[in-house]
Amino acid sequence: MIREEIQAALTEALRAVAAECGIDEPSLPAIELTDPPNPEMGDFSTNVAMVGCKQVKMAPRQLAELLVPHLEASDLVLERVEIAGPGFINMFMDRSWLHNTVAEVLRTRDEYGQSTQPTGVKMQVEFVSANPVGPVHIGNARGAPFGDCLASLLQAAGNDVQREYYVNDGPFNTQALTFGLSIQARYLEALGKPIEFPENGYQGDYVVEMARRLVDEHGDALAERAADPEAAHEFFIMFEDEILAQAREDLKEFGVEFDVWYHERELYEDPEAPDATGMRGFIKRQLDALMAADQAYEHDGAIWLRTGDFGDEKDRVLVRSDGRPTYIAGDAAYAANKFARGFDHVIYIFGPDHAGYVPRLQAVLAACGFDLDRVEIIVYQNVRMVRGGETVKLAKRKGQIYSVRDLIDEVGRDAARFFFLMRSNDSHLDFDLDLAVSQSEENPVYYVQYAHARICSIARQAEERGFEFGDKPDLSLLSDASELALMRKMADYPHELRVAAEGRAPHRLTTYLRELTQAFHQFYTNCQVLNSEDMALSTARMALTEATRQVLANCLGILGISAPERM
RNA sequence: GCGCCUGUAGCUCAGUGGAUAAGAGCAACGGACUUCGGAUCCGUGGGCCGGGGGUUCGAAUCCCUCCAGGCGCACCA
Repeated sequence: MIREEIQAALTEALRAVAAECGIDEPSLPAIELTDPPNPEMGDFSTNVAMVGCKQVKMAPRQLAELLVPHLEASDLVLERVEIAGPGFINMFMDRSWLHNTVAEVLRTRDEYGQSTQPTGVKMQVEFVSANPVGPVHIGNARGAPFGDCLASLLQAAGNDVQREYYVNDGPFNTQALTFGLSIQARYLEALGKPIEFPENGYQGDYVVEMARRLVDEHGDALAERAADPEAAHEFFIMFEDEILAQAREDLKEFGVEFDVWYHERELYEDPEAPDATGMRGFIKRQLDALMAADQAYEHDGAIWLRTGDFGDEKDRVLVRSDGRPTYIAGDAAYAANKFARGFDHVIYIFGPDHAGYVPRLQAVLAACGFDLDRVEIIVYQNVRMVRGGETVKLAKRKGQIYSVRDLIDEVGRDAARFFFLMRSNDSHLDFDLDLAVSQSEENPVYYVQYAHARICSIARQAEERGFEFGDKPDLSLLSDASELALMRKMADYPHELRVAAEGRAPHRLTTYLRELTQAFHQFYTNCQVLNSEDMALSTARMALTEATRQVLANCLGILGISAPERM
């Protein structure tokens, strides 16, 4: 990659100058390569002379003067080097580097942009993890494409990445129990018995419908169990598989597939020695370990974790005074489980409702003795669905559900993903449903897809008209300003991918895609691809066009958005 | 009250240490094709980058402070 080559050459140049001046190598500044604000200022630029000038006690421009000859002597395909402004070193590359990029895209195809060297790092991205008590709700929807796309980015960067969904179905999980109680109440209600619907119960119609099915299948045989609050978890379990199956299907349609659905329940189970107390498995092991290490202690009949020693505002309860573990115990055990499975790095993706839980989770993990450098928690901010200029109000408990399924039905998967991924995760997002639905020029996702379809159309056209392109396009014929700009954008792709991965910033890719697309449309307007009068040029332009299609498809692929051949 | 996030063009947002031009999309206005898809392209107007102070050769970007909005602060998850 060109950037690596330039950085290597700069490092070499700095080293040489340092040697001339008798400066220690370790104190050399990091090389930063930037894009000049204007193509007239060159292809690449660096500020090393300004950053490094203090150490050599020179003026920035003076240091730059010393560096330039070394650069010129390097293997880089430089046309010329200039020193500009306060001390920038601007490099003008020979055009061949752009032509080489086109050839590289056509050689590496699907692989173009991805890291060629595996890092060997085993990573896990855990996301969505919505409570399995109903359809996947829009509140969790932003995390789905974000986590999925981030995972793809990390894979492209050479990591071994696993996507995981944590199913909160533990026997003491409040949401699951509340859902069970809701089913119980609706079941009794369907039997014509007087009921008191649980406070905070799930009021959705689907709960009523599920309870009705219980009546169809079992009549009143479950009435006794349904009247027993202790049996709430049983009633939850009856529908868990069904709910998860639907979640799996909806998310799949949203382009998100998980490698592992990890059940909280499993933390409480031990296949070797099932235990009625429900305290075996990782939960028990983790609690025992914490007590043994004196990180947990008993107080007021409960067991507390010393999170206060690790930056939390107070210690937190692990096991309630009635013996039921809290979710914190589950999270501690789950983390232990993750590391036991051999991940080097685990990433949690949280919705805005869990933002306040971040310091606490960090304290829990620290108290458990886990290395926080191996844990990353990313929070995404709220989404506001807007329709007709009005905020769409949603309340899951009240049954006003706007699910991922509804969203896909309304705006389609591609638009939905693009809109969610368009904004930085820590920016609040206004999702304009009207705009997402509109199949017009206003909709950014079509702008990009249109370019892809257009390219496919050119290829079809070429075939119909019987164009026969040579095997070896003479790419040096590509010299129009719009061609150069387009090639430059393609050349940036690997770097964009890397920056997006490192910054955990999938949204950068949507910006990049628009720029690449714009460069293509400009080229298309300025340059005719198919011209039977000039086959050599047509061949070169067809290669450029195909390379563009490839990069568009690769980038759309990372975003999980389709690249249509026709629209 | 405490914590997290945000404040950039009329609207929605990029840019998070660099260049005496702060960008995009949409909206507004004006243009472009007898040729490969007009879901396209070109142009114009529009900004004390929330206010103030500081660090730096250099700040929308880092620090402090104030203001405004969103979200969170359980022996719930």
